[in-house]
Order: sequence, then C-alpha cells, then structure tokens
Amino acid sequence: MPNNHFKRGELYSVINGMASTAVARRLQKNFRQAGLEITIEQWSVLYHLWKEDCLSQQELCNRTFRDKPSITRLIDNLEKQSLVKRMPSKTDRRINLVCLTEPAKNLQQLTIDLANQTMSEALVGVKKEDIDIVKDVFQRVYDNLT
Amino acid sequence: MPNNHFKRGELYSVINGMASTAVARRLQKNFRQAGLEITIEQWSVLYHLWKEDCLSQQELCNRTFRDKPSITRLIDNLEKQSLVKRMPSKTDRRINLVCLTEPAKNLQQLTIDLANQTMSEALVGVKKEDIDIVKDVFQRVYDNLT
DNA sequence: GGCATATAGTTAGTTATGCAACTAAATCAA
DNA sequence: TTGATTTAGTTGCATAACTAACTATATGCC
Repeated sequence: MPNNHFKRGELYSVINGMASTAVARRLQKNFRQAGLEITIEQWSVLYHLWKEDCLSQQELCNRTFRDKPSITRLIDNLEKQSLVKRMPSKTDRRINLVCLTEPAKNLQQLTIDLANQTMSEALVGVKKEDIDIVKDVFQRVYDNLT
Repeated sequence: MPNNHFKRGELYSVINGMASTAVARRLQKNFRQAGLEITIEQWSVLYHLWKEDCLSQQELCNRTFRDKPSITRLIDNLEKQSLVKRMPSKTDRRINLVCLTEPAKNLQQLTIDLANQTMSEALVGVKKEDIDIVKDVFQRVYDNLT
C-alpha cells in the first residue's frame, strides 16, 4: 500500500498549511491596508469578546483553540494596545476577566466587514454545501483528537 | 445581514485554527513518543525531499506554501541536526540545492507511518467523498488568493 | 559591454506557538 | 481544619511565522 501514504500525507499538507495560511495572510494584508495594526490572532480573540464580553482567559483558550500561554501573551499584547483590560473576577480570585475597551468596540464593524470580504474572495466558486461539509469534517477531526 | 457575519467568521476560525492545530499537535506528540526530535514543520520539508531530493529553497517555498525566510530557518535547523545539506548548484550560483543525508533517508518510513496513523485517527468517521471535497475546497481557496 | 531588472537567499525585528515548570487560589476529603 | 488535588494564570525556552530591507547572481535590453 505505498500509494496510500502519499495521499494521506498530502491531505495533511492541505489541512496544515496551504489554504489557512493563504487566508490568514490575505486577511492580515487587508487589515494593514485599512490602517489597522492588529494581527489576525489578536483579532480572533476580539472576535469572541464581541460575541460575549468579559470572558476568562481559560474560556478564551477553549473558544479560540489556543493553549494558556498563547492566550496570556495575546492578552498582554492586546492590553499594550489598550484594546482589552484584565479585570479580577469578584467571585474567584484566580480568574482574570478579559474585557473590551471602547476603542476595541469601535473596531468590530470594520474588521468583521474585512473578514467577510476576505472570506468571500477566498470562497469564490465554492458551493455552499461544500462549505458545510468542510465545517463538519473539521469539527469531526477536532473532536477525534481532543 | 448581521447574521451572515458570524457564519463567515466562524468558518474562518475553522479554517484557521481548530482542526489543523489539533492534527499538528497530535502528530508532533506522536513523533516525540517515537523518540523523534523533529518538528512537523521540519517534517513537511523532509516530506517533499523524499518525493524529490535536492530541491532549491525556492522550490521548497512553493511546495510547502512557506515564504523564503521561513524556509531559510527551517533548513538552518535541519542542517544543524544533520538531516539535510545545502549544496551549491553547478549551473546557477544563486541557488542552494537542499539534499537529504543518510540519517534523513532512514526517517522516511517511520515518520510517514506515524503521519498516516495520525491522519487515520483524525479522520475516523469521515467519509472518503467528504475528504475529497475538503481537498478541492482548499485548493480552490488557495488558488483564489494567490 | 553596461546598466536596469528580476531572482535566490539571508538577516533583523516582532509576534505567535508548544511545552514544561512554576505560583496562587479554590476545592475536596479525612 | 489541615493537607492533597485541581484549576487559572504566568514565565522561560525553543521553534516558527510575516514583513522589510539587504546581498549576490543572473538575465535582458540598448
């Protein structure tokens, strides 16, 4: 079964690098062209806070699929840019609640528009049903491995 | 159309982080458990060299979807571990040909088996047709953006 | 031949990621 | 209540990513 190898390996390449880095690069470029200084990783944190503000760092780990040190440092950088603020939880002193600042709230519409525009460019010629299949496959892969 | 936003955004999350990092982490873990010191990024370079040895760095950029500085440093680290060697091209003095060493050749079977095993774990319950759709969508996304 | 341009690769600086080891606070059990 | 365990978050270290600026060689046009 030597042929099987390379098919699997190529799928691995597909999943790992190719399309996702292309999308990330394009979105980053679109942010920069709009004069925004944030990275897509920082944006992905803000994105979840726009949906629900003042999440704990652990909850941001779960929602962004990142580990705790990554979130610690992303929050560090977002705090340097005054886009979020760590607020100690009143009920559990281990917890930092990460809350949006006013400037961050103002970024929501513009950056989500840019993300939509980027995804639209990326998905030209892709059928809606196929998008749903991709989502399902990725969810399944994630569940299988965690 | 406020609802459209979040659907697109979520697809972006899916493409960007969730499944691919889960697969990468698992494969890295499987490498480590087998006593292999290489990263998956290094492996992805070796993978293309096993298919065709002595590629230029630029050609490795194209095949791995990485930029030139990334490849420069991956090759630096692979060279430190004596897994590849830079050989000056005889016909074009700008070009480094990146060639496998004997130890690297011996890693091929084991690491590809581990990659296959990892992909099999990841793809439990995923239909073959859906895998093909994922590949097609990612190729299309990549082509749309480059 | 000589100059402009394109191509291959490197270097520097910043951000991000993974892992392991750590601190501090909360919880659970004897 | 004390002591073990779990949970939230941070820090240190190594690798990797992108951008921009750089060197060196090759090519193409006059």
